Amino acid sequence: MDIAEVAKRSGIPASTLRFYEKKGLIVSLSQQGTRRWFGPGILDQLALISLGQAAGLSLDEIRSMFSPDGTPNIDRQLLATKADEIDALIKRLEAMSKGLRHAAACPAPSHLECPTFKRLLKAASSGVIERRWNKATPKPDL
Amino acid sequence: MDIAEVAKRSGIPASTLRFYEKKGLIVSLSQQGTRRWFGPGILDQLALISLGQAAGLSLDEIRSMFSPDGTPNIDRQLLATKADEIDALIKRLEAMSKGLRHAAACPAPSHLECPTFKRLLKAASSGVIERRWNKATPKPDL
DNA sequence: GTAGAAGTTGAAGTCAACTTCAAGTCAAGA
DNA sequence: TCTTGACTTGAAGTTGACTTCAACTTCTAC
Repeated sequence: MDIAEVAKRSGIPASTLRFYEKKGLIVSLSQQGTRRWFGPGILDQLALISLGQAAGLSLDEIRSMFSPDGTPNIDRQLLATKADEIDALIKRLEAMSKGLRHAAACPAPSHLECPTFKRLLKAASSGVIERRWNKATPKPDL
Repeated sequence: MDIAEVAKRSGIPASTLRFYEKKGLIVSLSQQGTRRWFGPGILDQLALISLGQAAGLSLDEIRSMFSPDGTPNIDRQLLATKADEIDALIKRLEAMSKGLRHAAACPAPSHLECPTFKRLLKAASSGVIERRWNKATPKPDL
């Protein structure tokens, strides 16, 4: 597949594919100056990258977990640790979703008067809810 | 409260508070050049901002949830939509976590060739995988 | 064989959310 | 009063993930 085909099939812009290759996240068969050629496995790799991003991993973290040819990193401990982190994130997101749904449905005239919402606020201000998307873990396009 | 007190109580750096004020997210009682003075309500407002951020809202979106006078004016539809988005993210994260755990345990030489991993990958990417700052990405053919 | 669409490169630009800096101001304690 | 330290400002810098640009080169079609 050439870059246009990969872009079309994956929905990822050609510029991003070139960027990923320069970053070392993916590899292509090509000599300097000639056109890139990607094997069919590229689509799975890109899916994996997108998945990692959705999980809040940086591109550098993703690269550290998977070699550009798609082989996983030997560091199984790292993978398990990341899985734990994701599970913790899931728990917080579940609480967040619940709170949001309540706030959206709550009949209280102002959310500052709604007990459930106030509880959420309290949790947020007491640091129970972490500020997720800082520079280390950039905010995904929710 | 002066800015140092607010910073201390909220855990948000003074520089960020100034930044928020310039952005129009919070207000202080002060004339140009003099020291800022914040009312006690600022802590709830900051909690609300942190909450919104944790929910994946941008600062601009959060600002739109306040009336010009600072009274919260929460868009219930937006909250419900955000909750839906978070739920969708949770589903993908669950697949990601499972995938990572499997990758950490699976003896297959390449996980992209492991049927279990591929199945999880497919499940995870079956929804549209969103990437950051990307406007109008064409829908993948996959 | 030539036009033009699409590819190549490195460098620079963008965007959000901050942080840091330089230069100056103010306020409380010795 | 003088020093010290926290505050003020606008401007510039940072970070991660891209996107856009300029200046080519190379396929593909006619």
